[in-house]
Amino acid sequence: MKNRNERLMEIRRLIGNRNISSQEELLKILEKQGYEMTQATLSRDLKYLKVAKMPDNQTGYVYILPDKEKVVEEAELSGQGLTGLISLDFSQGMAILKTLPGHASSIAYTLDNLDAYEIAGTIAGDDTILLIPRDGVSQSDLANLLKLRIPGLAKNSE
Amino acid sequence: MKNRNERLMEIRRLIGNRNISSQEELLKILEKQGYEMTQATLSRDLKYLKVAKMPDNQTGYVYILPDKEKVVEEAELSGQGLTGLISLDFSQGMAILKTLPGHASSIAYTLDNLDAYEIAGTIAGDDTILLIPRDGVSQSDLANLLKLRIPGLAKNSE
DNA sequence: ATTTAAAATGCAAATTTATACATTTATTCC
DNA sequence: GGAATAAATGTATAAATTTGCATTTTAAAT
Repeated sequence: MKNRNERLMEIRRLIGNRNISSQEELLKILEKQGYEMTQATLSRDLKYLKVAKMPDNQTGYVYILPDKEKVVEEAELSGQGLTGLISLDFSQGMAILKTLPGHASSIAYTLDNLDAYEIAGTIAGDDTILLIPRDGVSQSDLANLLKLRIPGLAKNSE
Repeated sequence: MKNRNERLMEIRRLIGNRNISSQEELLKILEKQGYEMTQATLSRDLKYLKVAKMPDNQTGYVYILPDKEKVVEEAELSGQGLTGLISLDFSQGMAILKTLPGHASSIAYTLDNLDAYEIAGTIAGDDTILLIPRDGVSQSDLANLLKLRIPGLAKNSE
């Protein structure tokens, strides 16, 4: 099923970015985006993604991603940790990030600590970072993730 | 009604110490301990405590406390020069190994010296190793090799 | 102590989520 | 390719969880 991975990524993205409090609610959003599926499949998807349902003061309940809290991540990012990042390129299914000399490893460290599903791993030299995406993650998935997290980044090719 | 707080604390303790996968299950434990209550009250207690229900490989689902931190699992690999190895992932036909900070190059050195046919080469950053297999070596070949040499290693992708 | 308001609980019903089973779709192996 | 195998999905239903409402208990105030 070639759509499944894309769907899983989209579910992850949605849960990461908005407050969703039931499977029906999420299902409606997905249907508006053109995904055709039933609640049963969504239940299995959420299980596969290890998405938890947690009580929430505003909405009663929210779905949350298994990794660290996004609030913390974003706070870390907007503050610092990405200074020196210059550009982003894609090649061979991977992302190549250019930085100021000496900045690669600290930025790679920050990227690792996003704990983003999309990122399988990174390796940093002095001014270059090789970012290896997880299998099934498309170039645009990765681009979206990075653009979301790194506003203002110059993108060289797409 | 005599001691709601005590009950709430006991619920927290139970969820923190054992794997509980449904309210009915938890209710039975509580009843055995002398608490008299219905599942509806338990549902409200869990909501009050912000206990989340998360998919789990063993039991299907587990309840988790809101502040429970993910413990980085330390593999006991000291006998093999592989201390600090955390996880193994596959992507783009290569293996990505995560290590504790600063441990990548020493582990990569150990891997090189396995002199395994399957391994064409390795590149180590600070806490990540990229392992490039020889042409014709499949992902499962590599997984078998590594599992053989590195018992107890957590595998992320599956 | 009596009244009054707030909090906690049970019951039953509604809602939400998970799953057994059958079927379709993809993958693997000759 | 085509058979065999595995994976993904839908349907229908079961299981689990939440909640509205009525009632009881606790706490607060006088």
